[in-house]
Amino acid sequence: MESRCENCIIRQFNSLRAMSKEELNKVSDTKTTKKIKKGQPLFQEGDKLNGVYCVRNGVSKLSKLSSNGKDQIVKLATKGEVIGQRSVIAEESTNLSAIAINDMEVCFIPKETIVHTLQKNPNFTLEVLRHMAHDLKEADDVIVNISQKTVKQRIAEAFLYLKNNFGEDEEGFLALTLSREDISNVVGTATESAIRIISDFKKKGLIHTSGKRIGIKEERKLAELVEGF
Amino acid sequence: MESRCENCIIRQFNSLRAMSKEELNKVSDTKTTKKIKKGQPLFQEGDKLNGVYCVRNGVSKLSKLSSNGKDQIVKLATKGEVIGQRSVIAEESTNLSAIAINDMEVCFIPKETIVHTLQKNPNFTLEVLRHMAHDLKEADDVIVNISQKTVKQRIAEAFLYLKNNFGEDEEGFLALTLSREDISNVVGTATESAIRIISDFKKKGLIHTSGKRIGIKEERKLAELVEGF
DNA sequence: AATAGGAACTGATAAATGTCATGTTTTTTC
DNA sequence: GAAAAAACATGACATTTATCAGTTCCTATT
Repeated sequence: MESRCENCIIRQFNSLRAMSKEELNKVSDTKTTKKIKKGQPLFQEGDKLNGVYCVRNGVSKLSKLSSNGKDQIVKLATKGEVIGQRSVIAEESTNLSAIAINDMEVCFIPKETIVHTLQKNPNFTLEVLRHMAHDLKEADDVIVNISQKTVKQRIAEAFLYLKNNFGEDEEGFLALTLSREDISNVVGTATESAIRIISDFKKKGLIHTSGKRIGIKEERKLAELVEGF
Repeated sequence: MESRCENCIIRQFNSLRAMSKEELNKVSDTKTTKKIKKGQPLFQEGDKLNGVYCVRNGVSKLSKLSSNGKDQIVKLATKGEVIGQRSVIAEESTNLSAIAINDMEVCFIPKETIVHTLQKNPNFTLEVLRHMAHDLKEADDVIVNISQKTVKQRIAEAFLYLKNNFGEDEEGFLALTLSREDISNVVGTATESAIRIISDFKKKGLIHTSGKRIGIKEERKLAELVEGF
């Protein structure tokens, strides 16, 4: 059988920790665990979500496709984060697609369980609200960055973000390896532009690469670049 | 004396409608009404907010200053909207400045009143949560727009947005008149670029202008332009 | 180990956008 | 209502970024 939510360490990182024992029990009883292979979608833009996904392992990109065929990645969700809350709460179909960047393990929690708790447990609701407030702030920051920083600055910033949020492996490469295309979709630029700038960073000794993997060599200088030096 | 919240029509448009009679009474007793002159700030980026502002009249721009000295407008808040919720809920200093675009009348509601209700009244919390979910979706859309549409498309879209959200005056001009600089700060471009495109739209008969006022002549064509024709 | 297919990369060029300089209207203020 | 100050407008040019067209390099099969 599946492990029980009560014992799941993941929930310590998300709003589920504000649930009562009984509520958590109900989640446990109604949840299903899924494995998603790299490249597979959890859901697609426009889908009606019947619940939320709690990430146990792996990373998902939340992105939106535009008419010109390019994807904009709006957020990377990792272990401990809950995906799909926004749509479930607003009772709208989702505005984003969620696709696994590497193999994932997620718990699917049906809408009813969440909605019921939202109506009964103000602590839980407040906790979810706090998370959403945080996401909104981050979204505002992304807007300002995209509109006021150059592609070079945004890529430098993305690397620092990846280091701070996902860490490095034993060999000193960023633990989360994104394809060049995904990198360009995070910063909102053409793939070729991203590649050119990555080459440039390498030439200047700011980073080193091995295949698609990227390692940060001069964190200080990258940070200065982001600030506009 | 001031009018009482119970009788305020404005609250029908925002989360305050989910408050109980007693809660609303308390808001009424603790609120203060302020008039803000055009161009004056409600608060500045980095301020610690002691409460939220409920807009009774006028429009405020929520913007963030970047190191290069340019402002990015993230949201326009008008009658019925509550400003500053995010910071109060997350208990952080605000990441945005709020500046009056025209003369405003706002009610200031102290933090304690809001926080207390958030902890006691799940309906209110849920209502606020729904609003925030909506804002988050809009922010995601802005991110995608800014990164994937041309400046021309974004300006066309901004005009349609202004018409849909603020309407037109008797003479057929957009009811909310923004300076060219504010327009450029909404779409995230240089003021000169915005001006050039506005001239271009005028030349093509899509809009007409009188001083800084702008009127939409060919809504259909503007909408097509946004979609990329 | 050969190979097929997708990423990653590079160059040349075009298009979009920003910057600076300067002149012209509006709007505000006295 | 004239003077001063903003805001608006336009030209010339620089810079950034996108696009297209290839080539090379990985990497995952068989």
